[in-house]
Amino acid sequence: MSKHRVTLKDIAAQLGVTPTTVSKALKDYPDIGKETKQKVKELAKALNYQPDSHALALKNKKTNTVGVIIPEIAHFFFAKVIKGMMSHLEENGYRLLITLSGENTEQEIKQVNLLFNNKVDGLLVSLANETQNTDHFKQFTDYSIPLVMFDKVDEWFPCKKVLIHDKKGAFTATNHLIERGCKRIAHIRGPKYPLNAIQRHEGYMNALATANMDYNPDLVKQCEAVTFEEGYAFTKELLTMDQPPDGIFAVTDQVAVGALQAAKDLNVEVPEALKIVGFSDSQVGQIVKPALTTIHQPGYEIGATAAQLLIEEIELKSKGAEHITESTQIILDTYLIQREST
Amino acid sequence: MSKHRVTLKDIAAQLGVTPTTVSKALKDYPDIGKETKQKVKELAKALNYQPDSHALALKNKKTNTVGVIIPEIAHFFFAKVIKGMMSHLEENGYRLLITLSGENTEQEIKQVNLLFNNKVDGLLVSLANETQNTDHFKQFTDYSIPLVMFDKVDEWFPCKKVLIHDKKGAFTATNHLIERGCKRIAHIRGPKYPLNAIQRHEGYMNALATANMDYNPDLVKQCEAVTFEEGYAFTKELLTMDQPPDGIFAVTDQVAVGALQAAKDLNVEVPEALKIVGFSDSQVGQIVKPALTTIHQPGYEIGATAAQLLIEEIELKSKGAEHITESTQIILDTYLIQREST
DNA sequence: GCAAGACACTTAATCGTTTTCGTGTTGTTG
DNA sequence: CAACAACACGAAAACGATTAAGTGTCTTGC
Repeated sequence: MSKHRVTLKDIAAQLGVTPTTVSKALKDYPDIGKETKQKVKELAKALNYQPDSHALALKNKKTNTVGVIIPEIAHFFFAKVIKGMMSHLEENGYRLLITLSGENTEQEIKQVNLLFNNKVDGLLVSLANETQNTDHFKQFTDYSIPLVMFDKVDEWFPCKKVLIHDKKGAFTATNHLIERGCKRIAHIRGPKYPLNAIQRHEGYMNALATANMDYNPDLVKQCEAVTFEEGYAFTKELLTMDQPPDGIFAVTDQVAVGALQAAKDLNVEVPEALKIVGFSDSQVGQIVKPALTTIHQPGYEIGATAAQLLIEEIELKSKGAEHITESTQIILDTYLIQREST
Repeated sequence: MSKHRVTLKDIAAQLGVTPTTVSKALKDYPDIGKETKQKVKELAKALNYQPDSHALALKNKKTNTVGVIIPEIAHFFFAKVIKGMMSHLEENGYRLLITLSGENTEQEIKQVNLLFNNKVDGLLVSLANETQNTDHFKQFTDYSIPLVMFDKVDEWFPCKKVLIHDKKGAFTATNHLIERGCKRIAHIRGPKYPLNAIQRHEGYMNALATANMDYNPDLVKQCEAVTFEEGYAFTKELLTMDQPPDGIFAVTDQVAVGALQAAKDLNVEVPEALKIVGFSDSQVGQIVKPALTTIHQPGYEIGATAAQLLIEEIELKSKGAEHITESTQIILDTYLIQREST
């Protein structure tokens, strides 16, 4: 019973012309008569004709789809990134195919292949924490399909990148603790490999060094999964040391909120006895009591910028410019949001 | 410089046969010789041949893509739903094209058309709060493309639906407040139209009625945007009434957390002087102090179930079964999670 | 020794669209 | 009135894959 989609053929048949004519009429070719164009356009509108996107993809080798791989979607930050991308892509007539790596390299590889096979016009990626080797992305550069990395990137991969200045943000956060009078500052860091965990750790160290404070490895804890629970557990550990810290810089707000909770449970007053700074400016930080001081990480802008760079590359490439990938890094600003936890 | 994708033609040329033979060999047609099959398969593997998904879509009228429209992605609940869908879809070889309505009907219409035009094999929808008229989804039933609604559905639309029992959940929540000794229970409800806001309100009323308590319209506030801020503002209003409520059932956790904050700012002790129940079991509820009592809404399962129903319909349809849409409703269970706020 | 089958492949049409290269009809010009 | 534009449209190939319907060649049976 179901109708079938209206094609050029259908319009052509009803008008007694050929599909060629219809196609040309709709695209305002100069060799189609005024009247015919009129009639074709009217009928096309009336039948709500829409060209078949897969036929177009096949013919034009252009899908108007870009893929994105993110580690996780149930994170406020990535949700914001996606929104930023979508708004920018939609404006330019692109669809977004979202896939998840689940912080898992194997899954990441699967998704890269899927998107490659799906002939996306470009790819946006934030690497899984686990990922060390980025060879699976080489197929994109091999086939000169534009690729932009954001947030968690591989420094050495030849493509454009959109980042925040993690080191600087971490420096600001740690320095804020120092300015607020902290003398023993702990850092609950992210996993070993992702660049941003490394750089936040470095920012932490730099701030200490700049203030002539000693770096004490015992005050640095390393998360695996970067969760509330880890923040909670590490903070309990830290606070039951002989000389507990009076400040904690946590790698994310999730972890910081875990720290906050641990402090509460141990009756350590925040911010009096312990000051805590998070990173990311996720929603929880505003809601939690005391409200969390944090570093604002502009998710929406990161997404929008990455999408913009990607589209530029795509359009440049389709204009036939011999595609030379410059490995530009765009670094977006972060800033401190001071709340009650410091 | 960029390579081009390997096609059947390429393989055929290298082996001195026709594309037809290659295609058949790869699909183990009986009329291709054993040796040829061997050679074809080996070369295909070596060249990492992948069939062009758009060519397939064109030929088979099957895209292996399903679309989803959700109001918002930066909500924990919807993020969970998406994850549930993805896991189920991926297992069955489908891709998921995610679009956002932003709780805006106009945008919703745009996305429906986009997905229709993109020839998705099926559609998953949660309606925008604003949406009253669902005619824009008729094109899917007209062309017998499977459609499943979830969470925010149109009762009357002829399709399968995956829901929670909002009325029952709200009843449980309100009843819990009654059992905990509340005598004046307020409700901060959702907007006017979405079914779940209506039903939660009804559940609230039913619980009151069952307990022989009066329904007092002054104790019911209606959100527009369903935000923390609204929860905060309405609760301030409620608590400064001559006879303030001693219990609040909020339509979502976001709103409930706003209520919690308002109570704190007015020095109203929770749960002693005011008990609060939310709805959804979002992350914030666990983190906030006092931790929020709430109704668990199984996002992941909703997504997974909706995806499963959709796939069943798609496969049934492609098996040629004359597609008769039964408007089944699948209702998933909710349950109360009691925490410190009651 | 010759028809009938089995075997192993190829031809051609198809999906919906685009685009190059015709082709037939007008109208203008010398 | 022959020659030639200008005009308005059609035929055909192409994108990559699938599949029904051929087409040769070699066995086999009687």
